[in-house]
Amino acid sequence: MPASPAILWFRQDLRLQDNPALLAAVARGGAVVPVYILDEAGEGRWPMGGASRWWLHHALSSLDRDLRERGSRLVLARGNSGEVLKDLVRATGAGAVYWNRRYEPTIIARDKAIKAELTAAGLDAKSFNSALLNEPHTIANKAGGPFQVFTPYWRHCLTLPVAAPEKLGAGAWPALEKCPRSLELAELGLLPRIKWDAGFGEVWTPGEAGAAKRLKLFAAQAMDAYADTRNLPDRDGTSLLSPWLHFGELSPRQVWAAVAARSKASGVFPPSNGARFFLSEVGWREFAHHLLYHFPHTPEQPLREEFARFAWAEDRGGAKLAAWQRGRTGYPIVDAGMRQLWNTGWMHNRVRMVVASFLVKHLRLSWTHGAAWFWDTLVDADLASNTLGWQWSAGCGADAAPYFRVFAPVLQGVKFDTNGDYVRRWVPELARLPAEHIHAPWEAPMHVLAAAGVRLGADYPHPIVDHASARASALAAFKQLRATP
DNA sequence: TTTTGAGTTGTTCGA
DNA sequence: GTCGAACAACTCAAA
Repeated sequence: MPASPAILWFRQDLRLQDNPALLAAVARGGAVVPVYILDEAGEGRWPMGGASRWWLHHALSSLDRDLRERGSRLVLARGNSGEVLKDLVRATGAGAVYWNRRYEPTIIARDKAIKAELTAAGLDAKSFNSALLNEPHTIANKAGGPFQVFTPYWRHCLTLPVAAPEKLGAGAWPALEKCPRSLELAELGLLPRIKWDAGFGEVWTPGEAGAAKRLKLFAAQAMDAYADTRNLPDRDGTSLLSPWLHFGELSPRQVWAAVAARSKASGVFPPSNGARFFLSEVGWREFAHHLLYHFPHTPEQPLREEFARFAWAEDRGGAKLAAWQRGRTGYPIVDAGMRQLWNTGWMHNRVRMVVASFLVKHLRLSWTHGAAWFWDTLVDADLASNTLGWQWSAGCGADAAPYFRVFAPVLQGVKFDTNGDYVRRWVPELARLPAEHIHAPWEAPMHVLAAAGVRLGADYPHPIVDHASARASALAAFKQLRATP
């Protein structure tokens, strides 16, 4: 008698290669029923943002194509995950439900309940690790607690083995006699009604093949110079792999293997200083999941409790926040970043730090506003990384930036976008300004502005805050937080 | 237990 | 123009 069908519940693991749950489902020897469930209510306070939904749409489309090449196809459903799975078990006669784990607190609780219910109903319900080199519950410091400082965390992780990616064999798996009903992809309603996504398709190729291609290109062309070029926003110097990693179209083990493959010739690992820095960024992704798992309140609450009573500034009518969101702060590097984000669903890492520091320190608006905006606009929005990044910037998180670290937007522009090409690309109204004035147009002589066709206050805003005074009041406010017991 | 060393990404000031 | 110090203690990790 052939094995009963297995349901493979796809979530943030939208790939066929190196997918432990899928391999386990295939290994049972029966039909595999791959399903994706859009469960908006199940995401709790963090339903997917608009940019992520765009990515997901195309990732599902790609996954379905890949499955069809194997004579299968992706079943799409919408609604409560547990209910959909139970329906699907009834419709297919499945004996097993397998999936890969996620680490958001709401999802952990939901999945635990689903596993218990399926198990009680006599099903083989199993979950696997596909998203991390090391899952949070497997890592502890010598005192048995979670790490809260990155360097010792990562040093510890570097002593642990990293398994090689697992290959899925070429063959098709047995077909189901009766195919379960599936929604059409369009019925999930993931694409925006208002066409703000025009620029996305030019930049991104969601899907497993796009991920593999990008990884290969990065490893070959940019990784060894990463230590330096990763900070230059007008260059293709970062990996750009974050959205694929978030949706699991790529696994960190595959990334690790690609780096290791470049060590073959020399025998030295990591193969270059750039590669070492790059791997530590993978480490930050791991650390973010570690922290989210052990401190599940941090998407909403500061890790350092004293920050709960920090005096964030008033923003009547939300004018400052809106100027920041729309890239109308009057600081070119900040505005370039915010517009790159809006147009492409992504922002260069260096510029993320600059705009985050600007929101939190210059405007003194709560990091939660920034986290919410990034959540909605980033294609790589990830609850763990987003939370860590914003709390780090605000100084209220683990291993956080010291309060006196206030990024100077002009200086950052001059240092990392020296010739101004990044600003020219995303703030076209300043494109004709010479490099020496492009990061501080308000300091440019009248004739230079006129020659570049820039009327400050009309074509491009005056700075909404003065750097020196904003810096001074930020330092005072953050210092006061430490002074009061 | 106590001690020690160390800690992603910066800016400004003054010598 | 360049360089080092100050910013401010504090917490964490490990010996």
